[in-house]
Amino acid sequence: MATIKDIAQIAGVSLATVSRVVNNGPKVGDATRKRVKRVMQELGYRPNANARALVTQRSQSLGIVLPELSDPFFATMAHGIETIARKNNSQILISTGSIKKETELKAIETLLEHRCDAMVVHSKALDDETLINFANTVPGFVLINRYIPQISHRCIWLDNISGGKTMAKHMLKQGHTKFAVVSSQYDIDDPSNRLAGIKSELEKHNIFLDDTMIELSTPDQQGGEIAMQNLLAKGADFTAVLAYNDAMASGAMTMLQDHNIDVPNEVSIIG
Amino acid sequence: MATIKDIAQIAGVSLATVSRVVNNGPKVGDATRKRVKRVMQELGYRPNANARALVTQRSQSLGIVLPELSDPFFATMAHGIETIARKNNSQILISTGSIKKETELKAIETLLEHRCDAMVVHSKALDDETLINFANTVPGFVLINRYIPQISHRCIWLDNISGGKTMAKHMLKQGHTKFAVVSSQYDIDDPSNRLAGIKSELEKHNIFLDDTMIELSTPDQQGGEIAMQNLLAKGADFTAVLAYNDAMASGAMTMLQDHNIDVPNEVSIIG
DNA sequence: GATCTAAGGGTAAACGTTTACCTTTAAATG
DNA sequence: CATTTAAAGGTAAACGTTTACCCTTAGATC
Repeated sequence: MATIKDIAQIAGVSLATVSRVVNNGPKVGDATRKRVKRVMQELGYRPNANARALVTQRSQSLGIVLPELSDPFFATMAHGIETIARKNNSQILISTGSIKKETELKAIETLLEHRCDAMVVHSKALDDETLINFANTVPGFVLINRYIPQISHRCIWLDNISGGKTMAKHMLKQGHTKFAVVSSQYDIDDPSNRLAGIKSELEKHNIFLDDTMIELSTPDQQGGEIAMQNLLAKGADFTAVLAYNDAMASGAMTMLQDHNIDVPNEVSIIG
Repeated sequence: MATIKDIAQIAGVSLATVSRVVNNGPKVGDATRKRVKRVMQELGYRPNANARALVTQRSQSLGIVLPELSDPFFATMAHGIETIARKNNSQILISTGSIKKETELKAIETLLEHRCDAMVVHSKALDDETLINFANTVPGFVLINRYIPQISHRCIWLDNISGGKTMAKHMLKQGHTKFAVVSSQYDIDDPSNRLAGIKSELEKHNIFLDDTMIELSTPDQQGGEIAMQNLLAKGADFTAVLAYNDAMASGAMTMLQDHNIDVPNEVSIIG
């Protein structure tokens, strides 16, 4: 691949001049600029981003750590970030961490090696201390979907407790009194906070959620099916199902229909 | 951020030795190796991927060009690629091209600047010539979901014609005789090839698809709804709907249900 | 005791840019 | 005509690595 040196030689100018043309810099005459551009065109010159990053100390890239790309929620998130990044003509590097301590750490470290200008991290498995440490040493480190008080200025998160309350409130308003919950089995804050929100709202109305009315499984379609099957198997009595996410809601719905239970006439579901 | 130089100085060895430790190379004694590693640990050293890429001429990264990250189909594709890339400890750089000639080109060029070791490109808007040119000059250039004869060894694609035939065959086997098609409005090969496959299969059974039975719209949920609404509005008579993808099928289904048409008893849908 | 060998480690060039600083040229000013 | 100034362009150091090649030391071999 052609380098700035080749261009300079062919166009009969110095490296500096070519560099200035590449970056639309000043201090180069119209005729020269045109000539250099023509040579670049002819040789199909493309500046080497690595070399550039090395000397400028800016990589024009943004790192993203996500649990999974195949989950629509995260894919949408990545898409949103990419759109913004493109506007600031930055590239995005994506690493997936799959909610495992080790891989999440590896993902962050790889991104670190690439010297991304900033980093958006979605970590559920890593402990607070590690993340606080990163936030304090890596400029542009942002933690998404998680809240750690010590680095609150670097966090963007969902209020899961309020979310749980809102779900419960909605169903209460519809007149339901018998609730079941289909949630994620993962031992992270989100499910437990949402559950806490749900419980606290129900208790305001003197409804106490028994543990038998809560089924945990993987937070996907299949998990929703399994959880609902378990609820039905133990003969749980409910008219409203609060699901961890839309995928679980959809799975639960399918299972209910398979048992000839009419949704939403007999049972209502919210995701 | 600490460099190899800092490590060398503190550990009292040369740059070469540190580099050898970093890369688990030979020619360094056990004691020295341990000492250097300890210093690296203490300073939180991370090798600079840009510098490394510059000198080794390998970036350990894989570029991906996709139309959209938010579309589950592409997200899944990206996820699959990332999984493989990780096994070869490569990073992935993602650029979205949004099916526009200009942005797709820009996406490829940006990735080119990063000197990715390989590149997986999903392009619908760029013309054959441009892509052939890239395939011939960029090592590791792979075209996905598109077939160009001149560079067939670089292409991975779906056989849309067979796909269309398979859909039609399936519905014929179910005994259907009155068909409607809900397809994508984009002027790319996929929709027209699938349609050709469908038509050819139907014609084998002496069924001729009238243009009024074909509705084009955007290839998403909403597009499916609109297309179905148009079909219903003009009173089209059918018992089977062949949809371009699952999203359109889902939209069509919703619209049918809104008109109190029973799926799948009155009308069958395939995506 | 002279020579060879292997292990451990150092030196410096190279990768492709950017940019601070210097030089040349020619027109503008007094 | 001498001096200033601005424009156009060149020189070379720096960024952080890797690696081919060289050097030293000490034990093994004759």
